[in-house]
Amino acid sequence: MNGAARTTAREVARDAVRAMLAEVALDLFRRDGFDNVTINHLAAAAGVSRSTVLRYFGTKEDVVLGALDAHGEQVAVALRARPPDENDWTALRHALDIVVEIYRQDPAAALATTRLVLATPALHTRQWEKQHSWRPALTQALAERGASPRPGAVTLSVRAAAALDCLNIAIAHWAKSDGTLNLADLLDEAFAALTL
Amino acid sequence: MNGAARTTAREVARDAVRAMLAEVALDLFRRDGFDNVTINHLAAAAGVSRSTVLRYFGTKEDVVLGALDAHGEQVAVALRARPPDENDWTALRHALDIVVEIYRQDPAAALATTRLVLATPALHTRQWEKQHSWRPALTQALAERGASPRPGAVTLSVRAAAALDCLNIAIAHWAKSDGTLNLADLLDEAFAALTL
DNA sequence: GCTACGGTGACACCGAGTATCACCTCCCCA
DNA sequence: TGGGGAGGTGATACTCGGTGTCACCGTAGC
Repeated sequence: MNGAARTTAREVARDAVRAMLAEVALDLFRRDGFDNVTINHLAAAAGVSRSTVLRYFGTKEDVVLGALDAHGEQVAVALRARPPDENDWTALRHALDIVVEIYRQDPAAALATTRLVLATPALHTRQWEKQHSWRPALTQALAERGASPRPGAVTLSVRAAAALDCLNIAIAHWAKSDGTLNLADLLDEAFAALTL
Repeated sequence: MNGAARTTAREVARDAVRAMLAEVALDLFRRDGFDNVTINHLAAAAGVSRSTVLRYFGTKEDVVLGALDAHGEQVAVALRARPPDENDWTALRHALDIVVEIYRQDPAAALATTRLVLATPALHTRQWEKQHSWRPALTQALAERGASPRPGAVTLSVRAAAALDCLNIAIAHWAKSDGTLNLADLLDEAFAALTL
């Protein structure tokens, strides 16, 4: 069998190289600015070829934002796990605690990366693209929960989208405070903004 | 004198060329797909040089989305013009009628462009970037209105962001219905999704 | 030991976007 | 009316991100 969960030596090596590349890249990006570091620089600094960098990360942005892809599915799973009697907005708020927890585990790294993303239009944009791709999954998860007469697609999409905006705005303010404010509190404040 | 409002012959010519380029481009994009039309193709089809195309529109995306820049400021102005006793959410909804009206004036063109944008990741992304740049102005407009104890920046930012999401989702569903549904109604439905 | 396969590097290539230069046209002023 | 300046255009060269291809090399498996 040894299906998808099997970790071969090759896969271990791949992950190690990938992590090394990302680390070298983050150092360079933070020091010189994302736009001033070419893929050639990065490859030279990491001791690999340009081809290899592009093979590990499809785009330059994904060197920074590669980890983001997994979060969307995690949030959708968390959303499905919320009690059915919870209203959509409360359920979304709690589902996003997954992300808050990720930030809480390594605030320094999260802060550095967040600053880099917010300071770099290309990264900011790519981050939105990734989060935008979460929306259908969140909308679907909302559609499958709670009382029988569910709202229409427009309503559920808006709620999912607004929740993601709350997350981003809370994170942006958290970064602006140099991580001194509490991210969960900021997220609560953001969510409260739409309970009119 | 003859300040910013003066329209010289040169400016008229510039606008005419710009409009011609955009028209030729839209035809090509819709026929062959945005990604399959290079700037060289476009320039040849319009009978100008590549340099000229790039000079009129800084990027290929802006050939399609050039008109979008003006909308943001219009919405912000409309928002400031709403009665002070209106709550933020209602005021935002009415401010967006400016955009609804633009769509209502030429539904066929709006529908074609919207379809193109939704079908082209690069355009969709660039559209978000432009709309995202409206947010500070909208947040500022919100901060200047209504009762004295105004909410914090997080709250106002979230409201502005959510309103833009409502607009986009309403427009997307309107396009999906081939323009048969009423955009204003869809926008109402979207806004209602967040009155919990 | 031989072979087949995955990872790598080294190209060549394309297209977007930037910068620069020469030319040309039109307008203004002498 | 002739000259000069300014703005628009085309041509060219360049950088860089991203794709595709090919040959090489190590390792795993027979």
